[in-house]
Amino acid sequence: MATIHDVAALAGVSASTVSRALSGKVIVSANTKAKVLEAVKALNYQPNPLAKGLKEGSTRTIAVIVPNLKNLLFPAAISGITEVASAHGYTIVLCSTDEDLEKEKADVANLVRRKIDGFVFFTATRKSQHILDLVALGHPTVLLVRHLPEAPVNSVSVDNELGAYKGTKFLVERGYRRIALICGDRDLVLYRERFRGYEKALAEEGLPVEFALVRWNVRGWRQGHAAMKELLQSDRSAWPDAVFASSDPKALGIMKAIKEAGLRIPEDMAVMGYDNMELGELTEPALTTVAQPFYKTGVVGTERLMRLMQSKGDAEPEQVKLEPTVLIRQSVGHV
Amino acid sequence: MATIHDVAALAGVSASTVSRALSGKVIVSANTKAKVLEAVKALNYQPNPLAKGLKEGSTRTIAVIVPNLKNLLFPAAISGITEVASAHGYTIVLCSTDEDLEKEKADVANLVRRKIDGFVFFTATRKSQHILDLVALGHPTVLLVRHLPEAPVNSVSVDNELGAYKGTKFLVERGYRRIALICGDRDLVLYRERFRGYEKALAEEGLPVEFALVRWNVRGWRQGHAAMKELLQSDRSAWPDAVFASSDPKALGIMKAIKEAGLRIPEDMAVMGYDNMELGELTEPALTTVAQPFYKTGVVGTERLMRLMQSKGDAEPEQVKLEPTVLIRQSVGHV
DNA sequence: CTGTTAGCGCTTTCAT
DNA sequence: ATGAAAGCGCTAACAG
Repeated sequence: MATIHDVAALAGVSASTVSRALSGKVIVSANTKAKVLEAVKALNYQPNPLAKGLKEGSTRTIAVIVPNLKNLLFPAAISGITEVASAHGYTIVLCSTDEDLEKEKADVANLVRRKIDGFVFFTATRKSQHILDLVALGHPTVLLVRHLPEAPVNSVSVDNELGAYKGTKFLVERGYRRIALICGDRDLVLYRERFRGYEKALAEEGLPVEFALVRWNVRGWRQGHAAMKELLQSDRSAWPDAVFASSDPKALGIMKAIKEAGLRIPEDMAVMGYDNMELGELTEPALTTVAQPFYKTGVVGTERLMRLMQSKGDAEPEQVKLEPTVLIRQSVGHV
Repeated sequence: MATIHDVAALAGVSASTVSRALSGKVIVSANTKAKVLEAVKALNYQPNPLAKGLKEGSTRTIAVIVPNLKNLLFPAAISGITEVASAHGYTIVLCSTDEDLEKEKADVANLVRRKIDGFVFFTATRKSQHILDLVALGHPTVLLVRHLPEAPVNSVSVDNELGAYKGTKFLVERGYRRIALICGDRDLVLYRERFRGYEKALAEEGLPVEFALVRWNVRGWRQGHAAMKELLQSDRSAWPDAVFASSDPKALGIMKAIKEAGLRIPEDMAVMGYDNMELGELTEPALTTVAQPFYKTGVVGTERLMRLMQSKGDAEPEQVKLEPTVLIRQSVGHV
C-alpha cells in the first residue's frame, strides 16, 4: 500500500506538498498539482484513514445506534441516513444494541475513543443519560424516531400525537364510537404521545376515553393477539367497534383474534394499524394504517447532523416533527 | 482524554513500560505493574485505537457486509456474529450495500484501508471477484448463507439442497403428487441448490419434474402472488396439489392468490414456505415451512473467522453446511 | 508556493 | 526489567 512519501518521491516533491495538493485547502501551483495527481494515479495511492484520524482527531465517520434490526422501520431510516452520509463522503458504522443499555454505553465509549464524528441514536429513552453526556461533551448528535422532548438535543421524529390523532379521527369520522387502543410500552415517550393523540381526537368529538378499552405495554403480534382475546372475553356490550393498534404486528395479532372469535373485519369490528409494514397489504382484509416517513426521517436527521458537524456545536438544538398519514385500505369500513 | 504518557508520568515509569504492563506479552515486575494499573484506573486511561491501529496495522474490528436489512435472516445471523465477536473483544462494523455491487466494492476498499481485520460477507455471488481478491491478499474472510462452492473460501451456509429435499419429501410423504416450485433468482447458487433438492426428492419417488409447475426469478410476496395467479389461470387439470415457495413472503403471496381463487388451504392446495419468518405463524392457516438455523450460522461462521485471524491464513478453507428442518404447522395437510 | 520539522498516541527494537 | 528512540502515515505550523 503506497504512502504519501511514495507519492512525494515519484512526483519529486515533499510529502507536505502532496498533502496540500490533495486537500485543496491550500494553494498549490497548477504544475505541481498535476504531477502529484499523476503520481497518485500511478501508485493508486489512498490515504491511510487511521493516520489521518490520529492526526486530526476525526474520521469522517458517523455512528448509527439502533435497538435492534427486527423492526423494518430501522432499515428504512438507515437507507435515508446512508444516502445523505455517502453524498457527503461519510462512512457509517452501525451498532445494534439489542436493547441492552449497558452494551450501548460501552459501545458509545468505544466509538468516542475511535474518534467517530457524529452520532445518530434510535434508542433514546428517559434512561439515556449517556446520550446527554455525549451532547454535553460537544459530540454532534441527533435523535431519530424516539426523542427526548425536555432535553436540548437535536431530534427528528414523526409526530406521534398527530399520527394517533389522525388515525383516531379517521375512525370517528367513519362512524366508530367505541374505539379501543392497544398500545406499546408506557415507558416510551412515543407511545405516551400516541395516547395523547387518541385522547385528543376523542375529546374533540365529545367521546370519553374508556379505560377498559385501553391496553398498555403490549409488544409484538403475540401479545396483541392475547390482549385482543382478553378484550373479547368481556360482555358483548362492552366490546369496542374499532381497535386502534399502536403498531402493525399488534394489528395483525388483533385481526387474528377477531377472526378466531368468528367476527368479520371491518363489518363487525374495524382495525387500524400503525407503521405501514410491507406485509400489511397482504392480510385479509388489507390493513388500514398510519404510515410514517421513515426514510425521510433518516434523510432530514442526517442533513441536520452534517450541519452540526460543520458548525462545531454552536447551533441551537432543533426538534423536528414529520407528519404521518393515514393509509386507507380495507380493515376500516363505515358504520 | 488521558494518554499513555499521562499514565507513565503518574506511575513514575516510562511510556514503554506502561505499554508492556498493559499488553501482558512481556514480563514486568509485579511492583511496577501494580503502580501502572493504579494510574490507569485513576486517570481512566483507555488506549487510543487509532494510534494502536496505525502502529500495528490491525484494529480488532470485523466488517459484516449484508445486501440489505429487510430480510429478517440478517438480523438473526448478525446476533450470532455479535455474540461471538464481543466475547473475543472485537468490534463490528456493519455495511448494508443495498445490493449494489459497485457500492460494495468501494466499501470493501474503504474497510481495507481502515485496517479491518476480518470480513464476513452475506453477499457472495458469481460476480464477487472482489471477495476472491480480498482472500487472495490474505484477508481473513468468511462467507455466510450465500457461498461460492468452487472457490477456496471459508463459508458457513445452510444446506439448501437438503432443505428443499426435506420440504419436498415431506409433501410427497403426505401424499401430494403435483408439487409446484415457486423459486427465487436463478443467478443465486442458493436457489439452484434448492431446485436440486426438489428434483432429487421427486426423483426418489419416481415423480417427474414438470416444468410448467416450476417458476424462476420470483421475488417478494407480490411476485409470488402474481406467479400463483398465473398458475391458476391454466386448466384446472394442470393445477398443482401443493406449492413449495422458496421463501416465506412468496408463500404468503401464494396463499393470498389461492384464497382469492376461492380455494381452501390445505384442503384444496397445500403451501410450504422456506425461512420461518416470525409472521408465518400468524397467517390463516399457519405456514408450514423449512426453518434455517441463522443464528447458529452467525456463531459458527464467526468462530471460524476468529480462528482464521489467529492462524494468519494458513488453514485450509472449509465449507460448512448446517442442517435445516421442516417446521410443521397447518398449511400442509394429508391427501 | 514549497520544504523542513514536529507531533498525533502507541508499540517495539535496541540498549542498559 | 526498564528507558530511550524510532517510526506507523499523515497534517500543520514555521520558515523561507
